[in-house]
Amino acid sequence: MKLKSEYYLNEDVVALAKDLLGKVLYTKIGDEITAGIIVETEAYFGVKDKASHAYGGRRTNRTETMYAKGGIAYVYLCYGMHHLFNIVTAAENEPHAVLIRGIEPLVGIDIIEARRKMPVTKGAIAAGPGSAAKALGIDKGFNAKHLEGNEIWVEDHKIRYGDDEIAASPRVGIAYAQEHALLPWRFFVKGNKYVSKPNKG
DNA sequence: GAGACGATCAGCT
DNA sequence: GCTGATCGTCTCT
Repeated sequence: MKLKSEYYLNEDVVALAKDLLGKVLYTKIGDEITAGIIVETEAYFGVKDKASHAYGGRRTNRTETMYAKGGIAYVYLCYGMHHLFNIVTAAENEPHAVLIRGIEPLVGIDIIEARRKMPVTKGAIAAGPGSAAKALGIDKGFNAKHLEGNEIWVEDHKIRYGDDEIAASPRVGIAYAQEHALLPWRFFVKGNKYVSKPNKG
């Protein structure tokens, strides 16, 4: 059920980003357990990806988390108010990561609604990376936490989407990455309410 | 020590 | 469609 650590060591971060669709992301904060089905992701291809914080081998205090062995969380604050959650993948010193951009609420709906102050019937409750992280209560405190622990983990519920149910498109919000901005490394479930706005399928 | 800006969101028009 | 909110991180001095 819970994904094993080897799962995250896959060197093909683009394939992994697609494979993570349908997996279930859990968090446990105090006694509150919440979870959602991953319905939108983006791949960040380590040192060769201009959109990645680790492009060109940049190592800073912040990006150090991405250089660790796959299977931990990379969380950082964006625009001063949104926590973005990534899954670090591949071997140590290969700073690949998958950004979780949308989840479909599955467990602890009432808790999620309270955190987001809106009903689960609104897709915006967990569409987009900032919203998805907040729905699950993820903040900077989750940075570098192992995904095999008891605070945050991913399960395989045998949910499978066919290729005709999955769409690939360019990633969002990375125009500065020049030619890499057009790579189709964003994956999402077509027509799902909890997928963020741009190019909705 | 200061300045610029970002893997965004929600609310209003 | 437009725009304000809001602060950690990085770069340069």
